[in-house]
Amino acid sequence: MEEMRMVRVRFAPSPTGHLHLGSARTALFNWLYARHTGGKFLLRIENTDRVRSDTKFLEEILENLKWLGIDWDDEPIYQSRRFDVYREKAEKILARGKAYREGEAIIFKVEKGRSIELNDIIHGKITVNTDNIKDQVMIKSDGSPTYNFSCVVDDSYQEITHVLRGDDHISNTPKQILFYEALELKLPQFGHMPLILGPDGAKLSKRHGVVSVEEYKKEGFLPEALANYLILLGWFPGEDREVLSLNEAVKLFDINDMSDVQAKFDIQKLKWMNGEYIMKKKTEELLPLIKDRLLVAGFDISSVADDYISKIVGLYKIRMKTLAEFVELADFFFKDDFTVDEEGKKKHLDNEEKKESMRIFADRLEGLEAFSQEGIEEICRDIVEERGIKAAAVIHPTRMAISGKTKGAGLFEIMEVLGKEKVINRMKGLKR
RNA sequence: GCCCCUGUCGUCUAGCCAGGUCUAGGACACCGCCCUUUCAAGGCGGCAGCACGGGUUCAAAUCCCGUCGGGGGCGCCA
Repeated sequence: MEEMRMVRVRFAPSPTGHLHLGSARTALFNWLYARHTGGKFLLRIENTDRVRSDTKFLEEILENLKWLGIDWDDEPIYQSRRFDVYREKAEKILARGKAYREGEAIIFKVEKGRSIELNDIIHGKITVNTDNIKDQVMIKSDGSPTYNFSCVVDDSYQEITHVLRGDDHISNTPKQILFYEALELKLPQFGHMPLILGPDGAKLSKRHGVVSVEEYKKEGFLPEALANYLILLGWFPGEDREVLSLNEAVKLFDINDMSDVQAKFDIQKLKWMNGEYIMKKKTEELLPLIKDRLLVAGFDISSVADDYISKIVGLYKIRMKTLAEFVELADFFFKDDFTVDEEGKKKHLDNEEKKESMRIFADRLEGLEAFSQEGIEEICRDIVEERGIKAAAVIHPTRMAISGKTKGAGLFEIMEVLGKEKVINRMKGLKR
């Protein structure tokens, strides 16, 4: 009895806040299902709450979806424009004697003692007794529809075949089934995916800190990495695969492979994943993103050559986990008053012999015509040999002096990119 | 309180439906070694888990029951 009707799924954000990671994941799975099956992925804007809804949020949500790589079919529908439809449907139920008025509201009468069964795609059979369901408001006193009612009217209107949403809607589903029956509508299939939990095991929410896509974007996460990580929470592509593009995921996606167990959000793994994407990205692709970062961080790069920035990106792309980290790691390339690691300074610079070695190093560098990595290293190695000291005794103090840090890219490559003048000035303690 | 969902390493998961091939596999994190001018990256190795108790069976992570634990929902919010 395989039905041949085309898959139609939807994502129904409420523009009352930022796009939450959990919602983004829900959108991702719906999209994946639609694209895998060749069906349609539709949008519905649930803006019935006139007070809290804001077009600013709507724009951001749509922008975030696109950013993540999600596209949608047809024009989104807006619930705020369909109030007359909800009222009409509610009146119909009222006329059949299955609802009553109280105040200005229209309330659905729930028949007691019934058992409602739903065959969830992800959880299997779920049974609820209507004794546990109160009468349900369909139209509120202010004339707006309730979530459960408008949801049913619109899922039916949009001919949704599969309602894939978060676990937290499981208890809504029997109520909605009652509305489907009252309106004599065809039921879609339901699939409730487990929620994302915070590190403490509670539903991921604002109290866990950063939970909106917008904030992750601002922290310098790549959309590919965020999307990749999110779809791994609750779905397994098979063959121990973890890093995969959305295109590959579309090919491999099978809703039957979805887990019915809640997953905790692990920022560590997300960072690792982000690092993977950053280091595999071409430097040219990273360049504009990094320039944005520098601008946001307050650097004036109007007179800085792209070529210079590109070289630095090349040195640091395997070292940063987020784009934001670039600024911390490479600040000294863009300003002379860079931050200095005090412990490192004490360890590597508060020593006369080391300073002396560094002074000699700086003097000899003055005579170096082509300021290349190789030439610099040769001079360094010569000094080390002449003075019978360890290379580290010159390298660490120099790194501290020119970058203020104890870690980072290879010293000689840093020096070449920074350039002769700055390197020598910093080594001699000038312009600090 | 009532209702519903759920329980494999610290975390994400494979295995469970069709019980033996599981001395339970992979990934993140962590630890160690190698490489090395530091930090990363890379290579190699290590630590660590079937919530518990009963069944069923020759055999259970896999099937059944119970206990305990975790989560969600019970709005004229969405």
